[in-house]
Amino acid sequence: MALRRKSLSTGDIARYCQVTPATVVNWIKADKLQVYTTPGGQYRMEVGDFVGFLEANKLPIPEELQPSNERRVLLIDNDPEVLERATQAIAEHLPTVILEESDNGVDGLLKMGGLKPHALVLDLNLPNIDIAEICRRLRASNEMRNVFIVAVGGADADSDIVRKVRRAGVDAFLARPISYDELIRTLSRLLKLSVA
Amino acid sequence: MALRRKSLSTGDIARYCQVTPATVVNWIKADKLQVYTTPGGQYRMEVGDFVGFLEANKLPIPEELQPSNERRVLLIDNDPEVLERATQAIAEHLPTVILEESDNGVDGLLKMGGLKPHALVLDLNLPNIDIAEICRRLRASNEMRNVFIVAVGGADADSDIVRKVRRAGVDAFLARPISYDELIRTLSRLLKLSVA
DNA sequence: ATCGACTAGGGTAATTTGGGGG
DNA sequence: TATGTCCAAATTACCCTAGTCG
Repeated sequence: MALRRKSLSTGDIARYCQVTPATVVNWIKADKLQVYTTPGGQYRMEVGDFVGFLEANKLPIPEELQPSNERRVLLIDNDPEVLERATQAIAEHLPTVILEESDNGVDGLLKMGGLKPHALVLDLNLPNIDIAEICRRLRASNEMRNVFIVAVGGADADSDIVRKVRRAGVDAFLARPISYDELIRTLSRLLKLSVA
Repeated sequence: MALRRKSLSTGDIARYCQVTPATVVNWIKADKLQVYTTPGGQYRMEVGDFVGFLEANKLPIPEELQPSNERRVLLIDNDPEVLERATQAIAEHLPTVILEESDNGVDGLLKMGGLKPHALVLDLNLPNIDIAEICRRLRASNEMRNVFIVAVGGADADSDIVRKVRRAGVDAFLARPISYDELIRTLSRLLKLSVA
């Protein structure tokens, strides 16, 4: 998955630049790279500074560091196994996606406000919260109305909740048990990303 | 934020520095971090000391630890008149406050994630949402746990909802009908602002 | 000869994992 | 009960120096 972390080690930089870590250290000592050091003496560099360095030296910028290519996805599901397996599948097949996850509705909405995701994968069986209400409010919100909503669950396609969220304008449904292949295909289609 | 929180645990420091808690403990044992110990054996560090440490080591200082006079407040209430009058009162008496408002829970949580307010004024009678659940989740969230919560409503001080949110750690209660003077006094006290 | 990048090693830092007590 | 913290041991990643190559 693309950068959870906001700072890079020499090893990270070396991989991006396709040189050895020792070479990166040489650049640092030659003052070509501006880094800071941890209390333990390890070099760290902010992603933004690194991108600036790449631009200044006209080096190619890796795809996952280009903010324009970034796709943010929020995953809200009650089941920790679903979160784990979906995270793994996305990291493997959609490496440029920045993923956040949440196991409940309240925290999910909080994260949503901060992340402003391009796509939302939403468990229809979340307790203590009105899913259809969430979908309606999202579609009514100026900032969030364009988010792609993928609804998960709804064993019965004719159930009340499925009818309600369908009316609210959900973009895709996934049946349980989840096919992670199908999740990947759905996200790549909605986000216009190619599958790795 | 650093308004309410005056001391940091190893986990907090680890998050700020983007390392694991165990690494922070190593720094402490190597005398690179000056902390004190609670009677229960937990490490604690004052925010000010931590910022000093970051500066001394030329480490990047997280946004939310930068001293600032800015105060952000989110107002969630069902009643448009309450929103309007509270907005007016705050604009008049607490002019430095950045205010956002919402008339429902879902949208309020979305705004909350984006605004990351210092204080939240929350209607206890919001429909379609579990207020006590919100309070609990906020207190359980790393990013939001320090927000001041002012609960509005709860005509009956012994009602179920009031007991629940009190247990979740609400900072103040306001009775209905709202006294806007009292709202201003409460906010100015919590946010350490003087009333204009 | 100089410079920039790689290799190899020894020592250190950071992460991971699992267990225990508040 | 659930969460966050502390500790210890094992693993991985990193820094440094010295030496090699082109």
